[in-house]
Parts: sequence; C-alpha cells; structure tokens
Amino acid sequence: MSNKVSVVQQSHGMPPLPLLQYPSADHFNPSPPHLPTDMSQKTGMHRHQSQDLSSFYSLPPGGVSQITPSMSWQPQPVYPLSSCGFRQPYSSSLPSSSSYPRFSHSLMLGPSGMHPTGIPHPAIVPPSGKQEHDQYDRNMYAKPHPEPKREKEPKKPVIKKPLNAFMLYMKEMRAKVIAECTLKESAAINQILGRRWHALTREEQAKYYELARKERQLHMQLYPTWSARDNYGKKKRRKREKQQQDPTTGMSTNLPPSSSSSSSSSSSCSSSSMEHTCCVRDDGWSQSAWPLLRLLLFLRSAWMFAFSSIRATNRLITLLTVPRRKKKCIRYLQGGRCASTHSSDGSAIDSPSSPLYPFQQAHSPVPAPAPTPTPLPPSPPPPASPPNKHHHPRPKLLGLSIQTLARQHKCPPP
DNA sequence: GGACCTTTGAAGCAC
DNA sequence: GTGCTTCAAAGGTCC
Repeated sequence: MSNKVSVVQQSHGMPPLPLLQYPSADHFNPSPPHLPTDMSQKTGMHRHQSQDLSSFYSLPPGGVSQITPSMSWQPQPVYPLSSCGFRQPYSSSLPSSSSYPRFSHSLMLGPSGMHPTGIPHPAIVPPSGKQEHDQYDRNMYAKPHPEPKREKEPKKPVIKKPLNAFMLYMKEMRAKVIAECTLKESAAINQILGRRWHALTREEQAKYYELARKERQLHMQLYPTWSARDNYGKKKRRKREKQQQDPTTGMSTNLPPSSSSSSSSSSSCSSSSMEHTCCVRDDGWSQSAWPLLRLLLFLRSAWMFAFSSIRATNRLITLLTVPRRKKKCIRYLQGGRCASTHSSDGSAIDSPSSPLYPFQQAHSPVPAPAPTPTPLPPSPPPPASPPNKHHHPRPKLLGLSIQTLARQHKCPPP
C-alpha cells in the first residue's frame, strides 16, 4: 500500500479528477534503481521538453496557468466551415483545469510531487476489475469513501502501453472537440480527431511524434522488462466470425482451397484493383480469366490516365506543393453536430486547399487519374511513422468500414 | 458489466 | 521480410 501513489488523472480537464494509483517502479522491476535520480539526463530531456509533456502530465497547481496549452497551439488558418472537422482558432483556454494533471510516480516525485523531468508516467493502472477500457474507476479515488478495494490489491498492476503520437494528440484535443462540438461519443470524436490529425502540418505532428518517442523512452526506462506482449491478448479477441460471415464483404472465407493456397498475390487485396479482382474471383471467375482481367484493368487505368492527363498533371502539381495527408478515407457521421456541413462523404470537411487523394478519387464517380507513382513531397518528421500496415475490418457505424477502406487501400505513408 | 465503436501508431505475432 | 492483429484513450451505446 505504501508503494502506491495516489495520482490524479483528469479526463479532458473537465470533471473532478479521478485518482490513479501508480505503484512504484520497483514494484514491478526489482532492479530499476537507475530510474528516478536523474531521468532527464538519461533520457536527454531538457526543461523545455518537459514542458512539452506538461500538458499531458501533472503539473503543480500553481504553475498551470503559466503554461500555455501544450504545443502552444496557435490559431490555425480558419476554414469557413463550422468547427469540427477542422482546425479552428481555439479559444486558447482549455477548461479551467487545462493542466491535465495525470499521474505521478513515487520514484519520480520531486519535492513538489513532480519528477524532475516532469514526466510521471501514466502507464500503470491498478488491476481493478475494469481494467480494459475503464481501467480506473473515476469515483474510486475521487470520493472520500473508504476504499475496501484497496485492501485486496495484491494483484499485479497492469502496465499499459505508452501512448503513441496520435493518442497523445487525442488526449489533448479531445476536450476541445467536445467543447466545440458538444459531442460526447468517443467514436465520433475520434473520427474528428483523426481528420484533424491529418490536417496538422508535419511540424505539428512532429511535436507529437517526439512526445510519443519520449513517452516510449520513459516507459522503457521505468519498466525495462515490460513488453507489449504482457498485455497482448488480454482484451477479448473481437469476434471475427461475424466479420467473416459478413455478407457485405464476405470475401475472406469464400476462396476455394486451390486459390487460397496458390499465391500470395491472389490473397492480397490491398490495392483497389486487387480488391476488385478478389471480388470477381469470388464471384466465380475462372483462373484462366485472371490474367486477362488484370490486363483489362490495366488498360482501363491507362486509358483513364490518358483521358484525364491534364487533370492528373494539375493534381500532381498540387500533390507536390501541398502537404500530403496519409489517408483521406474517413467519412463523418451525419448525426453529429460536427458532421460535415457539406457533403455526406466528408469531402467538404477536408481542408479546402487540399486535393483529393488517390484513394478518394477511386471512390468518386470521376475516374481516378491513374495510379501513377507520384513522388511524395519531402517526407516529414514522423520519426518512425511506418506505413499503415494493419487492417481492421469493422463494418458498422458508417455501414462501410472506414478502417477497412483506409487500410486496405494502403494510403501512402506520410 | 462488458464488448463495441472509432481513430492512428507501435509492437507483437504468424507465415 | 511482409502482413495481419492487438492494444493504447475515451465515453456513449447496446446486449
């Protein structure tokens, strides 16, 4: 009990903060003595960097107001559209408690309850029964009632994964989106945040990538023996049977044994054309027609390209001159107040100056300007932002799985 | 009460 | 090495 530290996490800076308990690192690692003494030196974190993280982590009560919201969000170019899909000139004030006080660590606490680095770590949550999504009971520690649960907590606490750049961004911006859009549903908010994330400039994203990198470093130092494997498979596996039986897609299970074992290319439906062909094959195209079909598809693309060469050229110029987003495969829910003010496909939500990207065009009635390997603009900071590799077929909210679309189409990496 | 939804990125896992 | 899966946050929704 003594090795747990009550910490405060604020959700969006709005409601009273729930207290988190973080065990000291040595609770998990018998030998982390290298950690706390001077983390900043080991991690190479300097003062200003700590301030960067300060918005995600706890701050001393007095110092909050002195610090601008993290990343010092400057007013962004204002788009004439209403709020949520875009960056807006946020009223620079977060909700009164914009400090996002979160957590502290017994080993990291300085005299003022702060680690010298200012980067206490959020990764640990008590092993409450609700450790999956609601790892911590918000009222559990906030309310001054006796805490019988604390008595029986010999269970091993759960060390969570460090947050990646986008998660850090979500944490910071969620409150703003909620305030602007009066939305509460996280799924919708996350859609908005995902779009805003793409609307960020490289430099803005780089800040979060850097924060995430530091977060991982710190996490690694705090829990050197921890591995993502520790939490792997703890959540219940999503029932893929549903998706496999999904009649709308239904492509994954119908392949005949011969085709499924034939070649890797036949099972890969990553590109749009391949997706086409996969469907066709499932509909009963013979193997012999396969090369011909591909040839036809290629010819069609070539013809379309020639037909729209001028347009494609213009588009190419735009692509080269406008910061490119990774994916533009997102649609907004119509229901939310922040839903698109224009079209239902979310295109209006896009930054007006940004062009349609190949993926979008592939879905637009206008023929796409051919799959030319457009040279990407100077590729940006995301230090280690690999191409999106995963594929989450989750057909639901939008009827069409955004993730499936986005990831199957393998929108180009930034 | 718990899974799902939704997003991106990191890491694990399987082949 | 490549591609797929899982998990991280969050809170409403649904079963």
